[in-house]
Amino acid sequence: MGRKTVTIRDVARHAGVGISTVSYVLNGDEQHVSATTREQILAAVRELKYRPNAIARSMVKRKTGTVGLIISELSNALFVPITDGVEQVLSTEGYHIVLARAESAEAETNAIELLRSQQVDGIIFMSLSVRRPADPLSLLEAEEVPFVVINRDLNPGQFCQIMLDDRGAGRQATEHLISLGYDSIGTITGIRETRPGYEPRRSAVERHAGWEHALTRRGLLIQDAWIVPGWYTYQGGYEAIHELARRSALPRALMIANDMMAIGALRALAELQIRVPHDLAIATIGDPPYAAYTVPPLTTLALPIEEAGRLAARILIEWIQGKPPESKGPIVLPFDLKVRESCGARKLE
Amino acid sequence: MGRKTVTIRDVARHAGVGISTVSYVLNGDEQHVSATTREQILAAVRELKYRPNAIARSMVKRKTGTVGLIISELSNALFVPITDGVEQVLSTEGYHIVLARAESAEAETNAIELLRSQQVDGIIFMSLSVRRPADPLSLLEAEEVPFVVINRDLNPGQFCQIMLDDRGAGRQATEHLISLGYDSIGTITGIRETRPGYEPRRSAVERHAGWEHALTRRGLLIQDAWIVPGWYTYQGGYEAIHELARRSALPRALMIANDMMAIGALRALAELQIRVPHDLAIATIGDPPYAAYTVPPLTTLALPIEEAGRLAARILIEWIQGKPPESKGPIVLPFDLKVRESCGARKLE
DNA sequence: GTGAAAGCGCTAACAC
DNA sequence: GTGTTAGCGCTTTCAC
Repeated sequence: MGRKTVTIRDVARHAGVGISTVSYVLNGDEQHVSATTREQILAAVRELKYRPNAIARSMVKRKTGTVGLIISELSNALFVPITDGVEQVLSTEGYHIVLARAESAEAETNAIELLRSQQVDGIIFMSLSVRRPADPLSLLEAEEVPFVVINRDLNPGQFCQIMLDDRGAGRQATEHLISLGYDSIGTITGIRETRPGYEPRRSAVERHAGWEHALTRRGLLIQDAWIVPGWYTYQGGYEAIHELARRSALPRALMIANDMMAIGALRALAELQIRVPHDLAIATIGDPPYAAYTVPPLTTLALPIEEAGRLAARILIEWIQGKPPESKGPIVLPFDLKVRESCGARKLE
Repeated sequence: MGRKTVTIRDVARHAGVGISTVSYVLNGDEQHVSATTREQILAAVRELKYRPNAIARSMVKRKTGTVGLIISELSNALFVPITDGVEQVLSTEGYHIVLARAESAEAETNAIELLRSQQVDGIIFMSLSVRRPADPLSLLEAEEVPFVVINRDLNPGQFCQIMLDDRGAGRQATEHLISLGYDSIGTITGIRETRPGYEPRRSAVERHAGWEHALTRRGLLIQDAWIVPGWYTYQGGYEAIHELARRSALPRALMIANDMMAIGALRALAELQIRVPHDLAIATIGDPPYAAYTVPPLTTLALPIEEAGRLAARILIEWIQGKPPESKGPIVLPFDLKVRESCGARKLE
């Protein structure tokens, strides 16, 4: 890049000093160099428009100042906030993100190889909450590569991982509905089972378990007819409502396992002239920016996903700089309840 | 990374050959090496789990195989599709993306410096359509760094840039409404003027001009009371509707300059019991995945933004590999009309 | 066909 | 304080 690269050598010559002196100045070695020499060198740097070659530096320091970010799919709603969070702390610490997408397990192994040959200092895995072979991660661990995993279906404690409290979210959403006085609460579930094109998600299973748990704890009925799969998609949520309406009398409220399905559901409900929250109250999980602008606005549990990104980045940097995380217990982040209108306000008391 | 790195040297020793022979094999130099030697080397590679050091290679080849992607803000809706498109072609060509966020002009200059010192082979700029000083870009050009700019307010023909046909989009959206028989058409505009926290956007100005153009061409009235700013935000769209309702009799249709404002507008309209499209038809610009699931689903012009990303990446790679773009005329990408329900179907004929 | 050697631009001992 | 030098891991002439 650029016609003829100016090197540290040129600077040294131009300033009439040795090459290492320039290096000292460039690396901010305060005590080593006299003020006058430093000035001369800085002047030469400016004059020649010298730009240090980070690659050459990496070569000798055996650190690149880059971190790989492996993402299962860019179009996932979690991608932006995660990346945002990661970028926030990484950039302030002077690290760069090298992006890699890995939609399948093989692609992931591949991505890891590629990033490692790029000599990244560490890796952050941001997954959908699907299960994938742990072997590539074990390998990384064996070779002492710093890495942290966000939101993957793994054995707890196995690696340094950050989890979201999906079960708690399902429970909280449901309990919020219960606390408002609803006593018949159905659910639209995410991808809990295999189906062509869909890998089951830990989050879906967990959120569902949370729903179940909340109901049993309060002694409320768990009615099979009120459990409808929505496959975590807009269309799935839309169809789930129609299916539900076909099946039986509607419950009074619905815990919908993610926001996309909730959006789809809202449209179906409008078509069926079922009023929300009057006829059917809704609570969901996931808080995209537009959740406050649906009709009606969605009561939901916001995922602490940006925070997860920041946390992952912080842990990773410390690790890279020599402080591996002490405990491997998974860090579980709580969700945050946003009460809006879709749940209704009809408190019992 | 990894305890003791195995180098090409180790492989050579292990295979009992010279270091350069290994290099040949690794770089797929077919004719240079005999089949038997090749096999020996490959065996050694496998046995030692050798992983080439891309950094060292970059050092001598003076190419890193990385491309910088400078983004003004991650939370912008364009970020995901752009990055997706860019990543698609870059990864198949063996390039890596180094991500950089640059919210301000200074941050951008800074990001450029950082990426260059990381020796990226080229840079893609993905901006909101704001105006920013062109100096840093001129500098890049002067130093013959390959780069392409997507969606920025720049002089056409100045750099290699990909533009979206925002004026055409505004016009098309409006014309579609006209073709359906609506003869009074208002608009909610984006950020056309400076306001604390908002930089004016070329896209907003252009889309508005498109609206105006469509109306004048058909001899329809341009009524000031029907022009309301919505600042490109959900809340802005929401407030714009309330403002509009306050001002005067409503127009029969509305061209809303982006999808976020349309979502906000939809909610305000629901509150005011104004039925869409029956009382007020809506067409907008921007087609997020949920646009088909609002109530009613939005008629909109989809931005060809993923394609823009792909295109940018393709052009950049060619440039990096020695073929700079011949014409600097900006490449203007057309939008794609998606007819859904918010515009109504009341054709005149 | 294959190997030896000269760097790519930089840092970090180690001399002076 | 400052300069000399030996690599970091690799590619690439250029001999053999």
